[in-house]
This record gives sequence, C-alpha cells and structure tokens, in this order.
Amino acid sequence: MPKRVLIAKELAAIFKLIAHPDRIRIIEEIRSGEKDVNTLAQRLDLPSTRISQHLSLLRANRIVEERRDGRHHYYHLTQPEIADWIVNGLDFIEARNAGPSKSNISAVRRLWSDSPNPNRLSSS
Amino acid sequence: MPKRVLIAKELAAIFKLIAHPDRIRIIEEIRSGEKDVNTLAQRLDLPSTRISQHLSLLRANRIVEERRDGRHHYYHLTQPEIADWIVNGLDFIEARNAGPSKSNISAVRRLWSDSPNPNRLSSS
DNA sequence: CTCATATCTGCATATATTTGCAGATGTTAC
DNA sequence: GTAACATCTGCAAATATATGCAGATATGAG
Repeated sequence: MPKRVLIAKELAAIFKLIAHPDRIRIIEEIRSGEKDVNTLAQRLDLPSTRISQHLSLLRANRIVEERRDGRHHYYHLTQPEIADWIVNGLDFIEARNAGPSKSNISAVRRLWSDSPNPNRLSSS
Repeated sequence: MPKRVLIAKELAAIFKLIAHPDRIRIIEEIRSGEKDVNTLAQRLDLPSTRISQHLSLLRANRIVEERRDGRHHYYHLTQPEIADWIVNGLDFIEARNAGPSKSNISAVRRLWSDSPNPNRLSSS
C-alpha cells in the first residue's frame, strides 16, 4: 500500500478519535493541567463511567497519559499542542450551514486558548 | 446549552467529516487545484460513485465547492487552508502505537504541503 | 477486615457510518 | 432522436461507534 494511503488512514484514525464532543471537551479541560476522572465528570456533567470510557480510548491511543495517586487517576495530554490544533479547527466551522454565531465561536476560542488567559476560572 | 458544549459539537462534526481516509485524500488531491470526479476516482483507485458520495457529503458541509463545465463537475476547497490544518495532524500520529515510520510521515507531509513543492508530479 | 470511594471493564443495545449496487439525470456526439 | 459518458441519488446490507448498566478491581479510612 502506497505511503499516502497508509498515512491518510492514520490521519483519519486521529480525526476519528477526536471526533466526539465529549472527548474534545475532555482534551480542552486538561489542556491547562491534569484532572481526575471525577472532576471531569462534574465539569462535563456526565456519568464518570462515560468519562472513563472516553479516557480509556484516548489512553489506548496515547493522546492522554495517566498518573495515579491513591485512588485518583489524573490525566494529562501527551502532546499539549494537540489542544491548540483542535481549536484551530474553529476556522472551518464558520462556513457551515446553521453553525453557531461568530461571537460564540470567538468566546470559546478565547476560553480554549492559552495565550491571554492566565488563570482560568470562567466557564462560558 | 452552554456555548462550549455547542462549539464542541460543531468541532466534533468537522472532525467526523474529515475522519475518513478517502475524504482526506480527496482534500489533499484538490489542494493544488480543482479536479473532476473521474480524475479523483482514478487517482484514488476507487469507483467514481464512491468519490461522488464523499463529495456530496463534503459539499453539503461546504468543505468543497463545485464548478460545472459540460458534463464534468470540478471540485475545489472552499477554504484551502483546511488542507494545511489537516496535514498538521501528522504531528500527533507519530506517538501512536504501530504507526507508520517517521520517514514515511515526512515524505507524505512534503507531498501534501504547498511550500517547497511548486509543480506536483510525484506520487509516493 | 469491612465499607465507601474512585475508576475500570465487559457486554448488550441503540445509533450512525460506510459500502455496493441499481436506477435517475444531465450533457455531448453522432 | 439515440448512444455513450459523467455524475448523482436512494436504499439495503455490512460495519463501526456510542451508550447504559452491572459487576470487577483497587485504594484508603476506621
């Protein structure tokens, strides 16, 4: 199989991995530092078993890594730059039919960016 | 629904759209200029009906646009920058288990980049 | 040791995506 | 008009993914 076919498959696999709203939010939640399963479950308002399932997928694909401390499992991004790459995808949602408003997009872009946002306490 | 949930959904939708090896190859094939369905079918070695199905999905989501000339339908990227964004995802496949070799990755990265590759005749 | 907490795994069901194929549409050549 | 070509659409079958829930495991408190 030619290289470009192989690589396209691998790329598609990464895209598939990320192509879930919960997983995108998990990645953006831990961009600023590790969090444990329960914390994520509260922040995303989802059953922790579901968070755990998503994390196990991300873990199996080395998107995240785990650090255990007692009964807590803390997760962080293997390559933190992935969070920025994902956010850059926002450039391409404005063109879609029935997408969210520009102002909502840029509000979330700000929230999910490292640069001008030192202490993240907001939650829009 | 909070903004960040909406936006995560939209982002996931874009990722899902791209998360298919054939569609990634289609996008990279037309990055350098429009091509018609048959040409794409030959280049990807797939039935043209399949190419057409992928294109109709990409078209419905405004990733590509169509120009008709006689019986040929030529497709191009609505936002050509999307091709570069996709290629940037290669940064995150090296970490995965059993991924392709680094040299294959960079060969394809070169192939799928605009910068130092003015006339694209190769096909690795 | 036992209990409560934190998380993981496995599995059945529900839902979504992909694929192949048959037939429809539109275009050009004769 | 008819034939050949280029592409599209619709639908059923195959495949993949997501979800909910029950039970397993592991840790720390008492």
